[in-house]
Amino acid sequence: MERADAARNRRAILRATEELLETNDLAQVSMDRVAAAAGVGKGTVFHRFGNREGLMRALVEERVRALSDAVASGPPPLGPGAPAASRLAAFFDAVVELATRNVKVMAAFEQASTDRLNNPIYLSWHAHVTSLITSAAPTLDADLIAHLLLGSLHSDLMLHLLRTGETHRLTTGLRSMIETLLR
Amino acid sequence: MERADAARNRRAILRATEELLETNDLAQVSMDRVAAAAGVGKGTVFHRFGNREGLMRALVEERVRALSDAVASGPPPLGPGAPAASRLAAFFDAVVELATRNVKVMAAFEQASTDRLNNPIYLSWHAHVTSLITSAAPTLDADLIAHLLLGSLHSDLMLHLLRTGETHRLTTGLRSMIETLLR
DNA sequence: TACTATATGGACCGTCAGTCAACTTGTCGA
DNA sequence: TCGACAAGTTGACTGACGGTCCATATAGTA
Repeated sequence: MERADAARNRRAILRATEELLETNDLAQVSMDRVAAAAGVGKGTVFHRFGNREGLMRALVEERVRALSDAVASGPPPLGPGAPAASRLAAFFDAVVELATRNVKVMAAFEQASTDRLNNPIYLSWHAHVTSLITSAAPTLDADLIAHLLLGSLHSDLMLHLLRTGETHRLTTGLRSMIETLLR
Repeated sequence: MERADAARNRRAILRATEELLETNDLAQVSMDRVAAAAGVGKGTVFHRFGNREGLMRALVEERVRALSDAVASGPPPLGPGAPAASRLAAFFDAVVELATRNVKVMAAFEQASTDRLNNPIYLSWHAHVTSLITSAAPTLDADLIAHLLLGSLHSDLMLHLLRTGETHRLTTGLRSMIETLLR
């Protein structure tokens, strides 16, 4: 069990990081500043989250949990039950929306991450997408196509599209792309 | 004009960077080490290339020039003359091959780069791909699809595929993807 | 209350990209 | 040939970073 003060600090650090990321440039959000903003010592931040990547991952995991649950056990078409093609479309709708709402946090995690393709979140998304593609169109190289489709969530592109308020193009573009590929 | 000693040092620095990138982990290739390996002072490296990004960009530009020329004025299907769909396929074959041969350098540039989507190389590739898609299939969101296809060149994915020696899957996967999309 | 596993904080460390002012050298016109 | 000067060189220095460490403090427990 985590001690009460530890839990309190964990929350304070996560909230402080969130806020710094929303109001500052990514490069300005150092671990020192996070600690200062959370009102704790720097050592506490590292003790709690291991390193910068761990902190950012924790933040991402918070925001991603609802989607993971919905995919694993929620109602169709996101959850089990619907045809693979519909589930795939629904998943990308949801994941693009998630990435849109949390670009800053996703970008911070991406930048702090040592191997994007091997972190648990990406791995689970990739496995999900691969399996849906395989069901819907067994002749395709599902593993590769999953990588290419998930590449659209890259923070570079998301930020670029957000700057001009065009994220709906990503949603509709991906939808039609998926439809075309699975036909 | 660049003085003779300056030109000599420029070459020495570029060759040293290349070699360090091939034989070391990306994180180990600091500007200090580059300077030492090239046998010049650190100040010289910065004087010549401005900053880390400038150095890596110069390295990438060297390797990319041949492709740019071939696209602009070489023989079809890469150069002008062939149908857009063939040019697109040929371009991705070439660019994947280029990225495969130069993963390390591309990764270093990507990492040093502040805005991936706004550097001159990416911009020119994106413009080229967008225009070909527009010619071949005017109803598509060419700009967006160009981004998604070019996303496959991300060093993360390239390194992942290279590790298991499966870059041919990228070539064939992209080819069939392009074919499907343009149909 | 007394004990201890857990948590805390911030000085400290090594490293990095980037700067700068004193110094050296290639180039070129006279 | 040579002197002048623009151009190039250098490495000590700066400030900031992520991460460590341990003396100190405290929450939970019996």
